[in-house]
Amino acid sequence: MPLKKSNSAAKKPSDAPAKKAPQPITPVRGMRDILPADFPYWRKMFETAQGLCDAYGFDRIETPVLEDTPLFVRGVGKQTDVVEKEMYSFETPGGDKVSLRPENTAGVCRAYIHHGMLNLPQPVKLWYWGQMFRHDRPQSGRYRQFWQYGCEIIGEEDAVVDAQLALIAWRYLKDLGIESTVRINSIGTPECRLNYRNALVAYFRPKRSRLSEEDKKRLLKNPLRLLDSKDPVVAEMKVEAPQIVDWLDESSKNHFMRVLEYLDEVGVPYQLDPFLVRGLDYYTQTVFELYEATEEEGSQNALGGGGRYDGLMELLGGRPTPAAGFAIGVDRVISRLKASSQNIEPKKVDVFVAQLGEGGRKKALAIFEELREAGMSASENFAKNSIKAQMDIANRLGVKWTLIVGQKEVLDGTVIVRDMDAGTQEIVDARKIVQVLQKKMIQKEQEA
RNA sequence: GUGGCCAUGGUGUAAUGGUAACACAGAGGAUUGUGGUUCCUCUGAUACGGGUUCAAUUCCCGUUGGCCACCCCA
Repeated sequence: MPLKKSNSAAKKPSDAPAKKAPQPITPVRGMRDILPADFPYWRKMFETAQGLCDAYGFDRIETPVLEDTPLFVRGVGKQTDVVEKEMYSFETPGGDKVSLRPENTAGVCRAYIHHGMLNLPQPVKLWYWGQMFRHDRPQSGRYRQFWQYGCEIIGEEDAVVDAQLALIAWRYLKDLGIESTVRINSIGTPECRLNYRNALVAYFRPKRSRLSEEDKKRLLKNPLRLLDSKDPVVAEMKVEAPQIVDWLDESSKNHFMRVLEYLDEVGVPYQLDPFLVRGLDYYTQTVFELYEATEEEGSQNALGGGGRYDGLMELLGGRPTPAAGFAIGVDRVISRLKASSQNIEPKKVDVFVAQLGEGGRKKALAIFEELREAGMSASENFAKNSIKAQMDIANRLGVKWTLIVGQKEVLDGTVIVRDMDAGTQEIVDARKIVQVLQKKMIQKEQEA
């Protein structure tokens, strides 16, 4: 709060030395406040996630925001952009190297190993909701602190799990009113990928003179990423480029086919994307991303993504355990929700308790408690003295009834109940106020 | 990390090399017990630092932050 300068003096002391205002503190880059006006959206997002996860049999897990840096270096991959240049890493005063989590899958797997969840009936189905941190340049739909909702199924290798996860992610968006398409691909086993990588390099190398500097670097470091390039030259080359599907071994191919069959069965719209490769190293076999269905080609903002990560547990020092999962970008979905025409209204309160005079204030305080205990939510502004100001607030809140308790009512043991729409009011026995209001609410509901 | 655009009360806008304006929001009020209209009063701003100048909110540089795109991802 800024310091208020004193208003007591009517005349301004013009000779007072002009004080320099201290530099205002701004949020750290890429961080933002989530304000009350946004919370109806957040609430809906969370409650929908919770309902869905309950229905599909997932249990909630929450892992620390801060983890040992090697967890991500080993899990997500040393040479990924996320780890290489986007992590908030630092050394604690105690000398530990830690990082703010850039994603949650590695943390969940760490917890699975640490708590011996392999002793539980498999698969273990977990869901999470929390902040992630990436030191990326902020942009539309991108923050350095952002929220992800995600589900993981650990300890099952069957393709049905992959399909079900894509289904849940798609279902989630649908329940929120967003039609989406699943872009899906398979990157097979690490061996398939290595072979494919070689084939890709062999294909692009003769053409490398036509590539941009950026893409030349990719060819050397991470050839699969070339497929993401938006350079029209590359787009043209891509048409003839080898596709990973052709390099999958029999069992990977079979796995992928089954995933697609299951998706067909439940009617999830998907699009095969032979060039979809995801930026986190732990993925194997199925990978997918979700995009709004209306979005044109080339849209960068995936609303969510996921896939299978059969090798991750082992990388983190656990027993080899197949697993798959997805994450939804909560901030992005909310921004789509806001951009769409659907309005999510904040929950409204039906009753305002207005008071007048010290006696009225005390009684109003008591009545408010009575309403609350009866499970009715009410608003008030007990600190205000003028009834006019309180009516004004009641009006703006859009309440249906205002209770008025003044000196006279205290003496009579009554309360005025004012119907704000009709502008009528009646005097009610203060002891029956809860019943009267409940009755009125039922009436109002039946009318509507 | 790279590039483009930008920065005026809480919000949205205006203006000017020489006193920063308006609307909304906020506080108070219009014969001290009643809202949605009206009217009055008040609060409150040139992001920060430096430079040019008699004079900078205005021009220049830097910092910080924002928006957008690239990279990458959710």
